[in-house]
Amino acid sequence: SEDESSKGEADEEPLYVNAKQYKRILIRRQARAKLESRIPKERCKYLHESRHRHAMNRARGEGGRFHSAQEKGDQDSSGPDSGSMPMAPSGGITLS
Amino acid sequence: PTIDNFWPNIVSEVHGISQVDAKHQVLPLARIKKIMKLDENAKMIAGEAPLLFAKACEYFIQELTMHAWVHTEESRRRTLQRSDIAQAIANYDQFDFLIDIVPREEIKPSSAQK
Amino acid sequence: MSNSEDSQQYLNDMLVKEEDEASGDESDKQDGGIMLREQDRFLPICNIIKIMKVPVPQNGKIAKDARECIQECVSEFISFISSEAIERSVAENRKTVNGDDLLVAFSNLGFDNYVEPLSIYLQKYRDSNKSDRNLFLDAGYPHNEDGSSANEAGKQ
DNA sequence: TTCTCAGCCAATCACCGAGCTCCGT
DNA sequence: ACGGAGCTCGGTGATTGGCTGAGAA
Repeated sequence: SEDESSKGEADEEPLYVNAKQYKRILIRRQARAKLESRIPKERCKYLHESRHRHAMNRARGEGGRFHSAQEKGDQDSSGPDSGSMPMAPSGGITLS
Repeated sequence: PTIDNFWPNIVSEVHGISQVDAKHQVLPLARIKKIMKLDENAKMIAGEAPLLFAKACEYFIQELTMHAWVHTEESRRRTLQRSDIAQAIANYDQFDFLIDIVPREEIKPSSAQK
Repeated sequence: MSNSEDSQQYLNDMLVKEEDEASGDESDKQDGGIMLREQDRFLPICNIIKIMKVPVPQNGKIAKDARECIQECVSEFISFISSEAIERSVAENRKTVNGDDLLVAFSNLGFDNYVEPLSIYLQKYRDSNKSDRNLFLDAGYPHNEDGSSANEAGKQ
């Protein structure tokens, strides 16, 4: 049986490709062409408007990281001086 | 963790699986099926087909990424980038079917082309 | 409280049919049918990244371009193999693409490495389904069938 | 050297999977 | 009888951006 590499398309694909894949590559090329009109030309910044807004409204730490939403209302009864530290290990150091 | 040991390791991993847990798949089966259904010739798809693809895609992603990372290290970088994947595709004929997805000219300039 | 600046209106997946991209300034309307979104063409990027990190060293980084590139490659991978498998199922006058069609497709397209592990995986999947069914049926209802009656799954 | 950009967090909600029913083989 | 397409439904993990040093240039 022939074990030669298939040449690329006679006048479009001058590179040699895997002989076992050559035919399928051409078929897939046609199939993708049919779908091309339904595919947006560029990637959008985000997938879901709702998730985008969720991320924007989330509580964020100093370093820009997301942070446990310990407060989401607007009224703060506690004095502004109260440092927001949920759990302060007094002198103890975390295990390991 | 080398390229030579990749498939032998995969084979011994599948032997270790006692029962196929369709639930906790890394890749969503419904999404795989949806991609398969984009083919106009696709009519009905057996439930086992997306499951097989879920496994196959894991292997494929790992192998392609592994080949690409070789070129990341060759360039003495610590960040895998698109050009590394283009190189990997160009150097292994099993990846030839991606030639339109990541064309040859995406290989970073001033790099040798084989 | 409610804002009045809602340029895009989102309906639930039940009603949404038309293009609904909300990329800010994206306004491309291509005819020929319904627009495909990234959720329809690709696997979730988070899952892709998780798998990519496996063969990459712990301190290694992955560029955004590379993630999206792999994401597109995986979808082409599925479509490429599927196309071959579907053609085989059609050639055998079957309407359903099954696991064996895929295994043959992997082999024919030069993905010989995939065949052995996937065959084992497929066999284990079919075995576990059969054993579940048989345990349930054999529990208290003797249902006779032509031919075989008692066979245990032996392996290793 | 300059300066781009990927990792880091976790809460919402779109989507996945597990049930159904219905129909073709 | 078997098994897959198409619903519905409820539970849940993928999605998501600001800051900053790692690291591409």
